[in-house]
This record gives sequence, structure tokens and C-alpha cells, in this order.
Amino acid sequence: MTDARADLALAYGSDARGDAELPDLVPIGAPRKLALDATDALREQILAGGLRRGTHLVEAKLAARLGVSRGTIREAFRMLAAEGLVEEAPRRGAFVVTLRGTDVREIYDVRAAIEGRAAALIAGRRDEAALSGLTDAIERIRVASASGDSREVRLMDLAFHEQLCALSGNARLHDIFVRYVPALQTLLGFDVLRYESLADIADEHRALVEAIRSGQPAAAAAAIERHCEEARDKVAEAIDGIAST
Amino acid sequence: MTDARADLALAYGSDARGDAELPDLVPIGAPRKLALDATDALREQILAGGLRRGTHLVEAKLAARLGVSRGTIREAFRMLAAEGLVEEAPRRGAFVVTLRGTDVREIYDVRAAIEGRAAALIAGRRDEAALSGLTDAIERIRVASASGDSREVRLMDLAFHEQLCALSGNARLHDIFVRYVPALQTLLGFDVLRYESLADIADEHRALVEAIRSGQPAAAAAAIERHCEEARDKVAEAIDGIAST
DNA sequence: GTCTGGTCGACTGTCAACCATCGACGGTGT
DNA sequence: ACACCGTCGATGGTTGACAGTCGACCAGAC
Repeated sequence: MTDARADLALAYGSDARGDAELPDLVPIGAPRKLALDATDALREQILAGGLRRGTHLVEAKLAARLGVSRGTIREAFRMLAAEGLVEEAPRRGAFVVTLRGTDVREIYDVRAAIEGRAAALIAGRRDEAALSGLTDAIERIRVASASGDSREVRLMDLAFHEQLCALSGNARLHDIFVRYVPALQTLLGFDVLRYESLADIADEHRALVEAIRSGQPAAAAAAIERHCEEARDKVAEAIDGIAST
Repeated sequence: MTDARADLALAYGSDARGDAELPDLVPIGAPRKLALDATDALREQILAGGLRRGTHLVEAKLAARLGVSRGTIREAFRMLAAEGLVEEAPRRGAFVVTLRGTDVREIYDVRAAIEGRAAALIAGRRDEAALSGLTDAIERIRVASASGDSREVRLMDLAFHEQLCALSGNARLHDIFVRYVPALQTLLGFDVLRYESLADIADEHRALVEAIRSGQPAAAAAAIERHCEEARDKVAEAIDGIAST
């Protein structure tokens, strides 16, 4: 789980975080399990669109293709299921998740709950370090939007929100975020809805950080929640529009 | 996962819920997987205290004892890990979770986030059916407290909070609640902290429902959050007190 | 006496092969 | 058109085996 979290973090760019490693070699990477590699491979395929929504994932075939045993694939399925990328139907197998408008709405409401709380925690603590971490994240959004790369902007946007959860100091909040959100975000394909103006994004987030900086947990939470709810409504509407496929 | 949810619900007494089954045989239970049985068996053992915190769970031994194969046990481990009852250390195995004060605090903050939003959703929807469902749950708390059975009161208390999440209409909020909370609650042993007066519990929850009934999402959320935070501080303090073990 | 190095058993991670059973599909008979 | 039936593919679960690691123990070197 910890590994999955780290991977996802990397996946959308927080590798650039300011973790300035201490003097020498300290931690040594945790022993990597094969099942995790399999999970990554499958996740990548799904998110990249190589496996379309609703696809039936056949254990044996994937095992053969990835060169691992069925047991390992099963393990990967379970992790992906926990991330919400795959649904398992007893006796029928695993399927690439199909998202409906209600799913999107639900997940964004979870986001509102989780991120709102995270913001409140940081605000209540008047955590300067966290605030500067968030400011850095905004800077990365700004850079991305200056370059005009809309996909990168979305990644950095998402990274900002993950930072928020990570910096809350509550590992479980962060866990939940990582488990539910990035997958969804990527499934949506980065272009369900278009920004009016890329430049506005950074400003919008700056306002959020200001709300947190105010030191009033309730206000901070409210700001983030509103942010999530707006996104929820826009995205869900867009999805419902397409869902007629 | 759905099954696990149902089981946990049963585990703390919502079997008494008002689901009055329709006429005849309708649903037929979903095909039950062996791994789920194993999960239940282990969970029960852990929660009942048969397996003490920190115990190393050895795959082969458990497999033999439960009469299933190692693969099945592994699957069970992963589910328990998702519920937070077990920690998996790569190459070293699975261990019964050891809770510290910070863990408790984290989980109660997750509760505040989740339940706060659930309350806000119900309030915003002015959902009469949900309100009456919650009222029923309170009634069960009252009955339990009248009987003086403090353990039963705790179960019904927890059931109330699960109802809140379930009735929010957001399955994912409910999922998160079920995954994080009941296990913790039970791990705490039902008696980390004593109620001053059992009778107060029902009243306290009645106030929560009134806040929801007001129809103001923010107020409803705030009430629940405060409720959770108070519990958090009390319980965490109690745990830290004992932790010197 | 403590630190180093090696041995050994225990356990996990993974694989391959196998079986019973369930579900979906397609053909058949009515 | 519809219900029945048999086949085929896939899952759920088992067994047995094996390499790599971890942890503990033991013995010798500094």
C-alpha cells in the first residue's frame, strides 16, 4: 500500500518534491513484490486506455502476457479493485471499471470530505511548512500553465490536491485520497472538461491556500469543499453527457 | 467487499435493521468465496482478542488450522490489511495491528470527515426517510441504554454512525466508514472509556439528528464533526494512558 | 567482552499443474 | 419464438515445490 502510494505520487510528478535526501544512503527501497509490478503494469494499461472500460480481464491470459503466474495476477486484481480501477464479480472475473455520473459524483464528494478535513487540519495547526509546500505545488501549476501544456496542468493540479492530503499529517486521509482519486482522474482522460483559461487555475488554488493560511479550519474546509463541489458538478455533467455512448 | 460490509454490519448488530424482507425468496446470497470465510474467521479471532496485538500471523499455520490453502489465507490477509486490522511487512509476513494514540486520532479524523459529509448530504437533500432511519437507530440506542447493557449501547452507537453513512446515499462514504471504523472500535475493546451516563447517549445523538433535520448542511456537518472530535480526544487520551504498557 | 561472520531453520513470494464447478454461448428440439 | 441442454472457457481453490530472506543462534576474532 505504501508502495502504491509512492508510485502514484511519482506518477503525477511529485517526484520534484523537496525531499532533499540526507547525507548518505539511508532507507534502501522496500523489497519490491512481483505482484506490485504486475499491478503497475495493469494500471498503466488501463489508465492509458489500452484496456477499455468494461473489458473482461482474464487471469490466464494476463498471466501469460506478463510472464507471471495466475496467483500473482489475482493479487494484482485485488489491489486494482481497492483502487477502484477494476471490479470483481464472483465466479465471473475482473472487469475494467465503467464509470457513471453517479460514481463521479460520489468520488468527488469523498474528495470534498477528505480534502476539506485535510485543509482544516493544516489551518488549525497553522502549519507554515505545509503552506509553503502547497505554495510550491501552485508554482508548478503556474509553470505548467505558462507552457500551455494542458495535460501537465491537470497533473500538477492533481498533485496539489495530493500534497494537501499528504501535508495534513494524517496518513489515512492521504491513503484514501490516493486510493480513490488519481485513478478516477486519469480514467476521465484529462479532457472531459476544458479549462476556460489555464492561467486561472493557479490563481484559484492560490485562493484556496489563502483560506487555509487564515488559520480558520471551518473557512479553509469550506473553501476546499466548494472547489471540489464545483469540479464535481462540471465533471459529472460532462460524463452524463457522454454516457449516452 | 460488499460481503465484508454486510458482515461487519451484522457484526455490530444492524441485523436488527428494518429491512423487512419482501414476500418470498428473492435475492439469494451472492456466491460466497472461501477467502471471505477465512477473513471473517480471522477477524473474529482478532477482535475477540484471541490473537493479540503484534502477533505474527503465519500463513502455513493458519492455513492448516482453518483447513484452507495458503493462497486463500493470503487473500484474507489482504482484506484484513485493507480494514486496518493487519499490517503486512514485505518478506516478513502479516502482523496483528498495534494501535497507538496517533492511529486512533487519525481514524477519528477520518470519521469526522466522512460522517460530516454524510450528514451534510442528508441535510442538503432534506431526506425524510434517512432522518427516520436515524431516529430508529437512536431508539435502539435508547432501548439498549435502558437495559443497562453498556456493550450493547456501544454497538448501537456504532450502528447509528454506520446508518448515517449508509443513508447518505454515497456508497463510497459508507465503504470507507466500514473499512476503517468498526474494526478500530472493536479493537479498542468497548471499554477504553466509560460513559458518565448511558442515558445521555441517546439524547446526544438526538441532537445530531436535529442538526441534520435543520436542513443546513454546514451546521449538520459541524455538529457531527464536533461529536467525532470529542470522541477522538477522549479515546486517544485513554489509549495514550494505557500505551505505557 | 563485544563485534564479525557464518550456519540454519522458518517463512514468504512465486510458480506450475490440477480439479471441480459455474456461466455464457450456441445449437437443438418443440 | 422459446425453453432446454451440452460444451467450452474461466474462476475458485488445492497441492507441492523451490529460491530468496529474515532472524536467531553460535563460534571465532579483535
